[in-house]
Amino acid sequence: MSRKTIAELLRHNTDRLTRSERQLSDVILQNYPVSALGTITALADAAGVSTPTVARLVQKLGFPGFPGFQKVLRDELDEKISSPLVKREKWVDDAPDEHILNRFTKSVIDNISQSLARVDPADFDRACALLSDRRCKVFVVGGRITRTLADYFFLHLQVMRDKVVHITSNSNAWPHYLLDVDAGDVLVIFDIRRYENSTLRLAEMATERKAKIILFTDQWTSPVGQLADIVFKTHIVVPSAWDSNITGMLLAESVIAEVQERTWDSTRERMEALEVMFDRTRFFRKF
Amino acid sequence: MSRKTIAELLRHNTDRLTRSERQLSDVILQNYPVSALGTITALADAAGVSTPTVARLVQKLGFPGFPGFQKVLRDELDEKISSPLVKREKWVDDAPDEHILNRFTKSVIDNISQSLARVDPADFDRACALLSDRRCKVFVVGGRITRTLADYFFLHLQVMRDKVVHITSNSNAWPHYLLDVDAGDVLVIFDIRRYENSTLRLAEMATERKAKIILFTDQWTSPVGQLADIVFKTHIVVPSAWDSNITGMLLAESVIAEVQERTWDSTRERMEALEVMFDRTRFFRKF
DNA sequence: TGCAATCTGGAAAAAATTCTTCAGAAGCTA
DNA sequence: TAGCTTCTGAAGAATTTTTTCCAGATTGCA
Repeated sequence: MSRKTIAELLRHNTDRLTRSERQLSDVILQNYPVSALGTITALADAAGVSTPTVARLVQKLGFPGFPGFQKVLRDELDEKISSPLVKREKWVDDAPDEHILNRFTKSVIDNISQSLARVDPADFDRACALLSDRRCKVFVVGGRITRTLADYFFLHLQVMRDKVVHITSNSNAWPHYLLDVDAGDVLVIFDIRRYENSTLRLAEMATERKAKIILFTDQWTSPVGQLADIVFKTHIVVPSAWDSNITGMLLAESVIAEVQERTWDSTRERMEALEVMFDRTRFFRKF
Repeated sequence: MSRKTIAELLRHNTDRLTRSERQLSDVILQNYPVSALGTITALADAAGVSTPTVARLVQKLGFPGFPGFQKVLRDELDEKISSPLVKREKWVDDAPDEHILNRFTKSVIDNISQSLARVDPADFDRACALLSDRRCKVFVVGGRITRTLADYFFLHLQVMRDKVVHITSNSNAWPHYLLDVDAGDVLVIFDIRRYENSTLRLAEMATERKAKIILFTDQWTSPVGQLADIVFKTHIVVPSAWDSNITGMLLAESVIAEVQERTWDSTRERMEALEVMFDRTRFFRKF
């Protein structure tokens, strides 16, 4: 039955409509569908007709009432407005829907889409600007699991600029690193639940030394969030006993891409120098 | 005054919101703005909160009431979709399409979609079965960058089972690890371009010792692929000078989830024991 | 552990929206 | 122009939605 949009429905039934109904229909189509999403009164006024006219038109189109009509309109809008990629049901074709690969990927895409909706582009740009500023030092640190993300982030940043330090996981050694933290330096922290006490202490001490903190955390926000200048919150829930770090990695990679963009001149030089050294050590295969 | 969109308003005031208000805010942002265009009751239900909570949030944001809030939302929508309905490919609403976050995310989703389409579920299941078999030892190894993925994979696998070894990056030490490799053991290799010579050597020697190899590589396939029993190929191209490891991580996390499923009884015991130990050391915050 | 402050949702009151009725207006035909 | 049919909107009834109030639950702190 009604695979038709309401706009189509209106256009196809023009001849069945009375004069004032047509007038109304025109107004609806004019800036479709927003004008029909308010109250029936507002729509009637906008079209210069009475509310019963609106009610009658809606019934003529086959809807039980104005609210029902609006519901369909909203669903239509939802369909149109959301990215088709997210709506995709199956990822691995040969496997059933319930296969872990499909279920897992679905949650991950969901996490990505939810997390990205909550990133403030201004924050993102600010973070990238901080990390591109070669006058300040950058320290990177993670927790028990997130240290791998910190490591990943560090490895890339290290290619792009100098004065990058990866604070290794052994928290006994942290005070030594802190000695080098000056005002204006940047501390990048990855802290996803279970939040670690030592990470919080480190953040506190860094704050006292007037360092800026960029935090990658989960949607429930690590206590470090209180101290951080920029906070990226990611959704991490997947069908597993563990949390997913994929969205965190996505944000980290995006930051890396943008920092690279901003510092391209010097980054290119450094990458070329690196290539030469790799060539000499025959570390990689020529492929 | 309010030149800000409601989405921005919600994001910027996250810290001023209570738990259930935040939950509500998430739902609104999730498929913004459609979910908030219905009745206050429908929105409250969708978010799993009460209608007073919705009313309070709306007031907190500075609107006189829910209808007023919706009016602004509709105006915003109107602004955005003037005349020909534009398709939203945007992830971060307030940023232009060309913002790196949107471009990057688009490629990543693309990579995921392409890679997953090429995964054979049978291979996946076979890999998980191998890793769940507690009779054989598991060795995990990565390259210069992919060592972080290897580390991530190892950290999780280590919780689930014994006899898991992370072969650290220093390839001088690899022969020592190889001594322990017996026939039927499993070697998990992460090798993404630039493929490393030493990794290939390691794979060769492991093959000679009749170990099985599970390889995570990119779409162009590491030379290790020749020797591997199971190969996962991932797409890795993003708008950046570097490759993306996100799809690799997605596959790794999926494997972890499935292995956990298969070994749940023993995994649970190990996790509980781990909890007790963490409690004793007060490593984590009680939250 | 107990106290104070804050948060939350049920329920009812208040406000609004939607729907129905019906009388009058408009159009059409002979 | 008369008579018929169809259309339209004012007004009020019915319903739904929004808001307010309050008591219990939760949280944070000393």
